[in-house]
Amino acid sequence: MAPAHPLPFDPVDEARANWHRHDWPEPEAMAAVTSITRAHQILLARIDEVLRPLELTFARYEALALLRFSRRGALPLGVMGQRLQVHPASVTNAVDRLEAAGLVLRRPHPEDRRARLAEITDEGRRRVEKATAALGEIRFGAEGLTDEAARRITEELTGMRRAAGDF
Amino acid sequence: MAPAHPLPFDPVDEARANWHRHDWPEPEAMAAVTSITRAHQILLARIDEVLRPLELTFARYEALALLRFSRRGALPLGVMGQRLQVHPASVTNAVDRLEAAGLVLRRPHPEDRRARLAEITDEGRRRVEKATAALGEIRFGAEGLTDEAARRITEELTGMRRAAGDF
DNA sequence: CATATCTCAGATATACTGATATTT
DNA sequence: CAAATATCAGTATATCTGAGATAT
Repeated sequence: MAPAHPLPFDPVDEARANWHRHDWPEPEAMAAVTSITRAHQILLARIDEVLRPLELTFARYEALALLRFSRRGALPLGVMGQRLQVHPASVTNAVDRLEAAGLVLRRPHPEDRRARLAEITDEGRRRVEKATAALGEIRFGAEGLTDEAARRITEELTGMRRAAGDF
Repeated sequence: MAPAHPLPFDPVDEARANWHRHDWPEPEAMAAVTSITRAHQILLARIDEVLRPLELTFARYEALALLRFSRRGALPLGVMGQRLQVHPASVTNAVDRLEAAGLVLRRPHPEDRRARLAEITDEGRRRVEKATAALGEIRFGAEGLTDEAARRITEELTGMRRAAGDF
């Protein structure tokens, strides 16, 4: 995306001021949601830029990292969906693409023949390590956050996610 | 999306623990980015659910609210893209749909004949007020956040966005 | 028979690239 | 002629819905 000229003011703060002026409801929640939306957009753009040469998206990187950390290097697709909080059809799609790239394999589940396992390959392990190193160099896109600020954000959002039934 | 069963643990915290165990880089930044990603997903799902009966998405709601607050109820499309931080082609698309729904009109720019204005209609004003009331009732999806927590998050993310050149 | 797991087809939303017409 | 503005076609990604196949 063309960065264009940066604005001479913060659009989130501008929106919050407008919200107050018109007595619209919940200005703090609105500002937080808008901030999260924009931050997410910025982070994802930077992350995807780093991952593109590795032929990964953030969603696929997350899936690969999840498998990398699993005890057997393999998980049923349904479990992956739970952990990554994505729709079953999205898991199928992500695993399709990872499989096409040779980074995972589909295998039958040893106990439940309804289920299938996605298993990370050696190439998948190499790729996820490479991607992790690259993402570490840009602090996952959050170069403007200190560790302390990052921890505060994680804590607050963890409370929100818990209240939302995320876990 | 089928909510499935919530996990008995926090997947973000689990990921951070794995990160530490394997000495992977930037665990705090990683956890913050993952938290933001999941929070964004949760918020957007709730917001879109409320907006769906009004035939709006969050992106179009933001565009409509922006026009609603502008002095003349009209802005050049390029300015909208700057404020909303979206691609020019996305602005064209959003305005196309808002126009088809009768919520905005395209008008020639009085001074610059290259540009076009998007102007909010009376129906657009009614719709955005209705949507704002509905979103206020769910605190923009952030029912798990206090105003104080929301303000902290906004502040931290504002710092991040400033460092990223968002404004 | 009801439920669980995965897959697939079809639809939608968003975004980016690259090209084009018009105007400045 | 270069830059800015908006549009359009084509492509990609991710998502969801609804249906179906297979197995528990």
